[in-house]
Amino acid sequence: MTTPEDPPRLRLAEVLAMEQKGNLFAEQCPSRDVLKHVTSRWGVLVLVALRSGTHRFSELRRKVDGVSERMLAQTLQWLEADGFVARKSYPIVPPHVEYSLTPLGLEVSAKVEALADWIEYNLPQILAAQGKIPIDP
Amino acid sequence: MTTPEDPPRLRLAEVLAMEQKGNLFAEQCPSRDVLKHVTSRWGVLVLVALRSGTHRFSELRRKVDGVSERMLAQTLQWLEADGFVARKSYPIVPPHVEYSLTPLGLEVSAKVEALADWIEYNLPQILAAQGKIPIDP
DNA sequence: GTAAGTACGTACAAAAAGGTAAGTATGAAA
DNA sequence: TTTCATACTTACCTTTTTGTACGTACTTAC
Repeated sequence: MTTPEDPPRLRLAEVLAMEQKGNLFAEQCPSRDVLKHVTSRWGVLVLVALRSGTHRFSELRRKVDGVSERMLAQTLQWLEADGFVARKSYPIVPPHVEYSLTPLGLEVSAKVEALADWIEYNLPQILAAQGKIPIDP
Repeated sequence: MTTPEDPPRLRLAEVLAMEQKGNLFAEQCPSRDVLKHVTSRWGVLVLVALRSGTHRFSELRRKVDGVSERMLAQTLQWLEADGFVARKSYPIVPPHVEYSLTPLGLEVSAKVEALADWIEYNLPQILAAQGKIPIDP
């Protein structure tokens, strides 16, 4: 008689296919990469900025105070690859490229904006909790 | 006659005091730091993990697959300093420390969890958009 | 007797992220 | 004619983040 077999090991892709969702608590899950892009230093700001409509590269650069061109380009490429941002370029000189949110991007950015807004509106309380600002004397 | 004076420059703290909220698009705004902590690689996961209740250090470490002790400690300290996490330690040996969400932390973590959940549930679509997984044959 | 568990702090090293500056093609404005 | 603007890319360097490994003080399990 044979020794009892271990149940066959599932590969990540198979598990995902079964449960049809990611698991951020698992180190190998690809959702971690998506999260990284979306919550990256500039990812958050770009997503929120694009909620107010299509923007050109330089418009974004001016709106998101402090991004370098290098990082803005990088961030936009991540978000495009994840299917959150659509890029449309017109083959003219000087170059003209427009960025906008895809339907998927519209959804994530809503979540991201909710978080961003919460932080902005609760900053006073947070600073108070940090003991950095004595609230309203 | 004197030259016309520029309006007096406002410092950040003064602006904040007036509008009573942060502005993430401004490079100097302290809200950027809070965002950094909350959306940091492990910050997101710790906040979500704590939503299911009080956890000990080692419980969190096991739950959040892949964190090193160093980073978990660091992350918890950030979140504690921002007023999102409460730390309670019992002076016994071996050490026993419990972490939980403050009321403020309960609020941010809700936003963070909404984002995390969205990503988990939409992973299949995202991977499909990335062209990495051919959805349902 | 020895190993393991607990909640970190710390020093050192590797990896990742980010910034800076320069280059590109071309047309238009000064 | 020099400069500016556009949307990037690339090379190089600095800063930040993250990981690794070890130490601690004491108890419990083996």
